[in-house]
Amino acid sequence: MSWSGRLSLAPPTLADVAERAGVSRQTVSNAVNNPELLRPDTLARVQDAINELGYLPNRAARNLRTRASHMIGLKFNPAQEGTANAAMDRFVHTLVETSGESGYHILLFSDTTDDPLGGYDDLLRSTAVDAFIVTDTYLGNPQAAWLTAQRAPFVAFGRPWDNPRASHAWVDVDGAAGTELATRHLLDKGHTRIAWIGWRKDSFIGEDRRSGWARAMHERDLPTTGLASRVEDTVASGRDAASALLDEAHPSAFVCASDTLAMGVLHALGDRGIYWGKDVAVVGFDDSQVAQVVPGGLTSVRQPLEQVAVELVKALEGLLSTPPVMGPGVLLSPTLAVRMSSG
Amino acid sequence: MSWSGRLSLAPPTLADVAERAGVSRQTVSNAVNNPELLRPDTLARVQDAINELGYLPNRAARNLRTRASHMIGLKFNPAQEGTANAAMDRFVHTLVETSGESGYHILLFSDTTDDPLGGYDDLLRSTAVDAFIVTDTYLGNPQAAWLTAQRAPFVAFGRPWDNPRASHAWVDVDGAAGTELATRHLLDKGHTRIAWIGWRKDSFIGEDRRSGWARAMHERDLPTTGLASRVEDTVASGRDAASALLDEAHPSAFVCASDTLAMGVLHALGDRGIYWGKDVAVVGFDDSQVAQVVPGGLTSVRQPLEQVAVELVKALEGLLSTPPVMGPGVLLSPTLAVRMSSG
DNA sequence: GGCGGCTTCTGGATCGTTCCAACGTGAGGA
DNA sequence: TCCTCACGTTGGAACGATCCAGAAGCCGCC
Repeated sequence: MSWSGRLSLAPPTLADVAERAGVSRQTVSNAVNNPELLRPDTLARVQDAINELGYLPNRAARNLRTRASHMIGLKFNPAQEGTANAAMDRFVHTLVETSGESGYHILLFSDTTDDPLGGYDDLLRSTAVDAFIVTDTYLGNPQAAWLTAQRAPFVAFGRPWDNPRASHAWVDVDGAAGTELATRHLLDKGHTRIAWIGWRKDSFIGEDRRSGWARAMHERDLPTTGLASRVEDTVASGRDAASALLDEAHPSAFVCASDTLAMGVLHALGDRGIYWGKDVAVVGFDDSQVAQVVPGGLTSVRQPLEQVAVELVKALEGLLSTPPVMGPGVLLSPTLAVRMSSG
Repeated sequence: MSWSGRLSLAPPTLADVAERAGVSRQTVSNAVNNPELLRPDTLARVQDAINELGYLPNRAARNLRTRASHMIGLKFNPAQEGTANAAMDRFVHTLVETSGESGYHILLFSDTTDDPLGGYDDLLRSTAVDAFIVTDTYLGNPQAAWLTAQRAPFVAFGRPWDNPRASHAWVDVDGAAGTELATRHLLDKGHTRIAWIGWRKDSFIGEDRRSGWARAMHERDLPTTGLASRVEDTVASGRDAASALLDEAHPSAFVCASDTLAMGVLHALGDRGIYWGKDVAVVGFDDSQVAQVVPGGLTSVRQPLEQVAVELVKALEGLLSTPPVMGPGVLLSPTLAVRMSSG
């Protein structure tokens, strides 16, 4: 039943329902928010009225009174053109669904200026959102510290690398475990000369992922010197790095910090007429769409983004409850999507 | 200057600013919303007070009074796994930026149920959003008709294919022009046997894109019979279709309705040891990340998604102004991103 | 029957903003 | 001097929900 068929344009209010049910406004409010306070027969009468009128609480009024917006702010960082990293998609979808089940909606914003704090401040001060989900926790990003100082509730996707004593809630994926998984997979296939192509040294995430590769190699007493390269996250860089490694270190397999770099390796192999998967194995990171549809398929470490979203919402619910409950950081394990590029 | 440094936890209100500036609340409100009503010296005094206190209007209160939320609802449809279609990303980013400049925020939602109207109704009735942007205008989707019946303001990304007399605002990309561009590009390269792989016949968008290919072919008096295939939008379907066409019609080039299908063609060519770009040319549709990073690069029709977002916001602004202004539908032209797969 | 104690329900106040009607002020004309 | 008029400014009411204190109803117990 919908109010849209009625003559009046305005949606029904609490008072309309109260009048129809023959009770006071407060009783209707209780029926909606604290049904257990009502006598069963009263509750039934009120709910009938609600259904007949198609009543739904006005969010603005509720927000004003409760000083909460039931919105969660998310800065939308688009994937860079020419890279394979469109993981945002899968993540955001689950985030929207999960938060919706908890009564929260996702509000997107972006920084128009170069200021990494752009957008956060305005939304917070205008009480447009109750909390934030912060995703870009790269080195030196001041968001976490700033939000903490503002006492703004937020949860981070990503560990506080540069401040181990940071007190905010976070959820992250164990990148080292992912590359270790990838490297072991290649070792089990019989490879011994496994190269690493990752990001520049100032990337905590890159170094973390690299450590997984190194750990798996050292575990089997295999050397890593001369087998690692650290470059920018572009296809061209990956291609150049792979080319240099092929010339100098003759690896039979590559583990990469991203699918973008892995695609660079495929380029380099293609340049030399080497078949990937058969002659040389390649593993990427992110299980992007590119990994899934490239001819043959690219083996790739898959982050449990759906699970990350669920954990983030869970943490936010704790943070926004009264009294606030703060769980410890959550570290999830990735899996490996095996395709032809690794045999 | 921020209020966060102050002792009181609550943000400053209009009344606080009014007191500090020595004027009434309404005058502050006017300073914010209708500055031209104030005498310059009063305006300056009020603005000083606003800056000193770091005042920003409370959105809930404003929304309640003005009966508007300044939010735009967008149903977030995630790309399917295993396809190359992650165009949402580029589109959403510009949408967030553009709408932000007009004072609107993007609210994401998703349908938890199978009901295509899921989510729309609740948001509308609870006055959580002022309008919607509808993106999935596939055949038989009742959203547009339903929203029209509810008198809910909305703008569609996609033409009202199944109802040419639909009265709502829309923005779309001329798919036929895109495939025509692609086909001409191949014709200019000397190809004459150019095949088409598209979607099943019940897809209006698919048939539109197909018509561009057919038009370009007929323009040069080239045959199209036996050169077209209509399948599902998966890599495997594209591969099978390409394989069959290669056997039966011996095309030297393919134009596809999506990058996903084009990747299927690349698979089929790879299976036969045919070099794409050199022996057989391939053009996709969407300029996805896959097209950009696949070895050699896939030539692809690029939709002006940024421009679409801008036009959508422009149309929404008209719709939400008083009185509402409804422009005609807007049809934008795609471009062609040429890469190695077409020579 | 009267009275505390518990549940259930009520009316008024409140959140922070904008709408509305009315008010004070100063310039200009009679 | 008085009146008109326009401009700038003001206080009260309203938006629709929830919080709060208290009233009404109901129970059993003395």
